[in-house]
Amino acid sequence: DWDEGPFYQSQRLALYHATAEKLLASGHAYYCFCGKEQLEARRELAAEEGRTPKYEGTCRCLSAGEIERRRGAGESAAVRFKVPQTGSTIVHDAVFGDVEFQNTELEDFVLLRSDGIPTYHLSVVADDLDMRMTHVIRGADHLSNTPKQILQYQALGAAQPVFAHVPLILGPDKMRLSKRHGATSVLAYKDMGIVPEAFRNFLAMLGWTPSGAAAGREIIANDELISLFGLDGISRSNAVFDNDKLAWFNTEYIRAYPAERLLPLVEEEWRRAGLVPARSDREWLLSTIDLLKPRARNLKDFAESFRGYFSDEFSYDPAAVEKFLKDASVREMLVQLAGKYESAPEFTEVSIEQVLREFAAEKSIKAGALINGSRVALTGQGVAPSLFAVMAALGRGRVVERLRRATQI
RNA sequence: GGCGCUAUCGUCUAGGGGUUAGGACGUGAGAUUCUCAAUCUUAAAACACGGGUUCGAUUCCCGUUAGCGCUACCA
Repeated sequence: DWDEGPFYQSQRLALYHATAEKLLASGHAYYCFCGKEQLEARRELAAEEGRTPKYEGTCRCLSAGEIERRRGAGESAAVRFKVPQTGSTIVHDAVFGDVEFQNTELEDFVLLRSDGIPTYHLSVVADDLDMRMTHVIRGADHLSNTPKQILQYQALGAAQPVFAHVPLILGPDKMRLSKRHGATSVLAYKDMGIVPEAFRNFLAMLGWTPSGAAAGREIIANDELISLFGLDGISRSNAVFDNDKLAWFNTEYIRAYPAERLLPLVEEEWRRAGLVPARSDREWLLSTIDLLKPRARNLKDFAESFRGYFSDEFSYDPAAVEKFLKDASVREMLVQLAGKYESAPEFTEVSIEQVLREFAAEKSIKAGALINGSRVALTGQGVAPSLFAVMAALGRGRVVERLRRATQI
């Protein structure tokens, strides 16, 4: 969770300019008048000649007089960091250990663009220093950029934060996770019917393993996750995002959640699907959710395949109809069964079963055929909890009405 | 191209100089019968390759290969 912000770079320009000014004053940065086209042309040429395309330091040694004259003439200039031409910079990373970069591999990178907007390299350092960050934890794609930031800390005479780079998450094709694979935003997973806590648990297990007493456990919810999580358990290799495993975590959380906790999440799905429950009493909603949740894989199930439990507007799964309601005589018997239920003295889970089994015996038909047929007629689905519990949840009125329609499905 | 990182079942991972290389997801088979997307049982499935070091490497070292990342007046 976060406790402040968001902050906008556009409102913190003074800070970046002041930081750049400091670097300029101490000789760790300089003005660069090279134009964009000029730089691109030089880069292209270098590539053609097989040289490393790197800024050549054209403006590195301009005289103070020339700088003043050109700036005075209104020539636009960027500010570049003056990277030492010898030695190396070591990143002490909490995950990757010490990683050494030769300074000659780095170019004099831009801190401030000619329009006065800072680049990322300057703004992270200025912000982290200003906000007194103790730890910088981010994707491993930034490991190679870290020496550029360390150089700035050193030039500014500031203490470095702890750096920790975490492995990247890859798509199924082992390429970096991108829009192409579906979703890169956590909100997208919420929209997909994933319980937030399940998603967090899944994500935490990607590239990190708990140690100690929790070693080997996979289902670890929020609070415990927070207390257990640490930099030491983080792995250094990238991980492939496995949708199947996420679905499994989601299933586990939905099943383990009490109905009270599930209800608001389910109601949100209903709102999105435009479903208004046929009954609004909380007790009934909770008990029906409890009935259904062992078979739920996703929050969307409550608005989709479980639709018939909550609304009278539901559709029949063609495959289920084909499998269990193909026989016209079974349909006819369901209509007759509706009559039995209508006139039965009571309508409890026990009596419901009794009526059905007696009716099956009377007709010399297997109870299973009626049970399976009823399930489809009542819920539209071939998969459901125990039929008699379903009937009790639906209530006598709906059961009778839906069974009567069996011949018209 | 240069630099950096990584390498255990299909996937997430545990392990670590001598192990039947463990678990989870997924997959296959069986059981159950009131459906299965439930439950139970069960099976298949991995140390990238080549050199060292060592009595002994999957584990330590080097190299190769592969993958990923960085290499912008993007973040």
